[in-house]
Amino acid sequence: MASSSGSLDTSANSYPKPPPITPTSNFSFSNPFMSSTATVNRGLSDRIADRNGSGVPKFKSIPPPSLPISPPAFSPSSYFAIPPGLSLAELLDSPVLLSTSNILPSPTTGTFPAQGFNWNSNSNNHQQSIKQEQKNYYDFSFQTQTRPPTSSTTSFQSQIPAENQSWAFQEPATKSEIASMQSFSPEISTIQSNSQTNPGFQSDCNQYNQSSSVREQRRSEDGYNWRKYGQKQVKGSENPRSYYKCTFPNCPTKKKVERSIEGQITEIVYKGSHNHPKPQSTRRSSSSASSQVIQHYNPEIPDQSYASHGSGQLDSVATPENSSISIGDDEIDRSSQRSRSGGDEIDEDERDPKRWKIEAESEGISAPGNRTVREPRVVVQTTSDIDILDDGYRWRKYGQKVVKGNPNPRSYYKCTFPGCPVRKHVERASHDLRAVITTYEGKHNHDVPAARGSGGHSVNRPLPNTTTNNATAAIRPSAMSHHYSSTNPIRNSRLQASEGQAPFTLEMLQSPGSFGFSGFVNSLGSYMNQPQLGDNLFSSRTKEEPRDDMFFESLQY
DNA sequence: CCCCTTTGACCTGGA
DNA sequence: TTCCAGGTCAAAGGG
Repeated sequence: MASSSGSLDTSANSYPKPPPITPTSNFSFSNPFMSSTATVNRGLSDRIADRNGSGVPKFKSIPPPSLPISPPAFSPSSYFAIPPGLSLAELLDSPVLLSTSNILPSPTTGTFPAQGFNWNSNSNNHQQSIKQEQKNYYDFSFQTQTRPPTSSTTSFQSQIPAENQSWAFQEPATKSEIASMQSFSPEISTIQSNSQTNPGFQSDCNQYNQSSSVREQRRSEDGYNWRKYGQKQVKGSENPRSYYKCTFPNCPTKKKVERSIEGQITEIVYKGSHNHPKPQSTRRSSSSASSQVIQHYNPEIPDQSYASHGSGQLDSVATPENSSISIGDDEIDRSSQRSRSGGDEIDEDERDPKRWKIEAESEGISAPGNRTVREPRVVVQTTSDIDILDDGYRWRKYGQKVVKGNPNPRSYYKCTFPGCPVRKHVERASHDLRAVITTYEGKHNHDVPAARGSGGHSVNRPLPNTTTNNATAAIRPSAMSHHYSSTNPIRNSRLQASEGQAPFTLEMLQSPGSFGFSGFVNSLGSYMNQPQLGDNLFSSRTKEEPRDDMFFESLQY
């Protein structure tokens, strides 16, 4: 840890290991992101508030690429809140992440659906891939719902992070299914790592069995094995950033994970693509760090940057094809960070990790989509405005806009719960469509709504809390950082609690700059690129806690 | 004994 | 050219 930031005194100890899931925390589990845990320390929230300066939530505060997970890229709250029924898949599907129309590769894995996805493929292909992926997601999601969480932690199961669920989903009999699921994963994977707590999920999936339990443990939610090679306090962020390398021989993939003091993953950024299939252990290990549910999305990087979001739970299989490519985790991180830092557009810029982005580009990592597919696609939104997004909360879309620096539209959502001030916006990274940046603002002042139809899977959802960390969310791959901005300090505490659960933020997208944010956003449906409205418009409002409706109107939505 | 995490120092690159 | 921040290395320690 660089002493530099010394701010986190405790950081090292605390965050590295996700807090064990405690029964009490179930809730929290469910909402990895923020919610639950009461135990959470308020400190974060306060800190966050401090950062933000006054605690004013800023959507962008966390640059997506933020993934911002930092506080979570996804709003912790939302993710945590994920209703039991929601699966990661759903999350992914969530308007934010996936619009029905658009399927993006999972941010984390960057992989597309089962069929090998050729990142390089042209846009058309890309779209197809996306579609497939979407299917996968759907399937995935469905499964999740139907299947009971297998996680070892029975008590938690319901709450089990999406990842777990995801995994559970993966149980699908056919490999193809699995693959598809995995493909998702990058993001998910990241997420999973967080949620990893459940060992059991992957068991079926292993292509490569790593016999040693040890290794399994190493496995992160994304299903890959990672070795931590560094940790550092990043300027402007309270959250320490951990650096991981894929342990597979010669695999260049790296990821950066930011965790809140509490241990929640706020942002995950992937860099590079795996040049090997995802090892599948019999069980998913909870990896060391992540055991919790967090799910941020991180998009990783350039390539992939995805930010995982909350529950993601899908792992991706990382086949090379799918493999996650990594995505620009950095972005995610950055995004998150950025988001934290600040705000608005800046976040985006900030997030991008300089290097990662650069590297990614230079490396030519094929980000799924990212570079190749840059043009924002118009997506016909099929989903209803009010829908349960990944996080399990219900959201009403109240606006959409194209923000500076990213051709992809950013959808704006507001929690439909009466009196709940939480808002979030989702967008795909410009560079990497796979990466989605989700920024949460405010904490949920209510529990996660019962899942629709689902039986109860609880996906890991970020806690609904309000905390918003703008930053994090990123999981931006570039993650995606989520940006959470929370307005309520008090609630923030929850976020913290769910360390394990990192919020997934869709933010995956991380660096705004580098990756585009937009990604999943498209899915939402918005989908039409609207002419950019003044950026200012948005930002200013966010800072002020804009009135959604008004904002929305202004957007011409 | 092995593996992983921690952590301070060093390196790299952008401003 | 210098400063600063991020990223990486690698020794030390723990499980």
